[in-house]
Amino acid sequence: MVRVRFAPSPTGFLHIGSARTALFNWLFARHEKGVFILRVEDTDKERSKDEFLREIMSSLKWLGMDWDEGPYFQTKRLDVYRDYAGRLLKEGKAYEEEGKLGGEKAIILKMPKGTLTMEDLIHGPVAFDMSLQKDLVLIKSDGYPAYNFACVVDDYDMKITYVIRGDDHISNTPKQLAVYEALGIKPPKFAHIPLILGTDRSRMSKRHGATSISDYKEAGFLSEALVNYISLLGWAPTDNREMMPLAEIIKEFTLERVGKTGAAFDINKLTWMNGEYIRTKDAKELIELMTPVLAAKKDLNINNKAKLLEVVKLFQPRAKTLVELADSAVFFFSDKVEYDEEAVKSVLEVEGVKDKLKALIERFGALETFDLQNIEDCVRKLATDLNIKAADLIHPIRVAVTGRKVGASLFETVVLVGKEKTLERLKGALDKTR
RNA sequence: GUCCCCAUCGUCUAGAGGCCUAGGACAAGAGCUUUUCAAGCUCUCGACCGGGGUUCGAAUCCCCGUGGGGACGCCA
Repeated sequence: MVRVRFAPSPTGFLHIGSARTALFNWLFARHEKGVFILRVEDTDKERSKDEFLREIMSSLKWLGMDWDEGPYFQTKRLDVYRDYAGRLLKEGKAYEEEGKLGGEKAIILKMPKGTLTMEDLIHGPVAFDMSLQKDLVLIKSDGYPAYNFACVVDDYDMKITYVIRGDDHISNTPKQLAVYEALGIKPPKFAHIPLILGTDRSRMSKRHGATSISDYKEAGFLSEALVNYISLLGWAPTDNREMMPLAEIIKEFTLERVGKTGAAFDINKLTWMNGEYIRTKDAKELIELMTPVLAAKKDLNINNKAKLLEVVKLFQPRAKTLVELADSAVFFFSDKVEYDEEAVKSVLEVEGVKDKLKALIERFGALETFDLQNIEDCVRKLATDLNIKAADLIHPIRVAVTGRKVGASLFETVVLVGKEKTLERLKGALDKTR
């Protein structure tokens, strides 16, 4: 039975790199019909915080990664680590040393000499010269286990069969191998996956911009898009497909197809993929997903759910994030229009626009039914009568009614804004025209 | 500095000795469409780090350089 674990320490928000490590573990577990375990490595007294743990768990859930066991907490297993350490002490494989952190003595492992080898599933055999290793702290003098010790004890106790973790842990492996050897137990299989890099090819960190999963959620990315994109960083299916539903990714995911090279995180491609996912979504679902974004907007009075649905349908094909989609709804539901300066200058403040809008106001006002067909006919007829292109009316109308130069199809937009508001805005825009 | 890992278009990648005049996707550029933007469609630009081997044949195997990254905590 395959058993894997994701073992975050609650000292910060779920980082995109950690999320990718979690994902590969999870995908592997699901592909192999194994067990995915969540373990909380909270042995850093100072930096561990409950709020971080809550954020990490909710981010995992948001991404769709459910765990079969846990969360297990290392701070609740202190006696277990002490037992194992005591054994090594008794056997003369470890020794005690005066504490640096507190009253207690630290327990330290004597490093074996010679060479230890790990058979990495991604990298192949990696040999370590143990004479280069310093003795290893097992139990810190605050009584808590050190990372490399707790990790080994837990992986053994929890019967972990595959340790899938970031490349940066390769250098921890000889230390852990030494612990396995001292304890006389068999290590699991190791798979060290490549790191996610920033655009400058160094390890992705805050200075590269948004790094936590929450950041991306807030920026309006869909979890499906994020998972799909992240899965492709260091892994590709046999046919090199990119847009893949989760079930397909699980089906195709194997460690053999995980690469060795660090992958730079490309927000451009994520954004593109997010747009693709938005296009495949049901409009009603998008509204639900946008609720928090919409709620955060002031001056927005969304009293008409049916109208919101139409608005979403209208902008769904062109939005790349939920935030963008929510933004495009603003001028439908707000009393005031925010005019884009550049748009006003280049489209409204043009000789002759005033007369065009006046004529439009008159003809729109005379329309019995303010529907798509009538509006389009009306605008095109006026263009013919004035001997100008329809575009010369369409663009000023768009800016006058929406405040923006770009947007969805104008006629559909105007229908949704409604006759009353459209006329009001056309009139209101007159003083911006020439 | 020491140890370890890595090396195909700007980016993500396909490629397991001949199918490679190296394929796809994002980005970029051009065009079509047109009511702007987005989408869509068509096209263009664009890479095997260098040098030695091995082989009839190397992006693929080996060695050496070079470049990049990571790790060197009583942090995890």
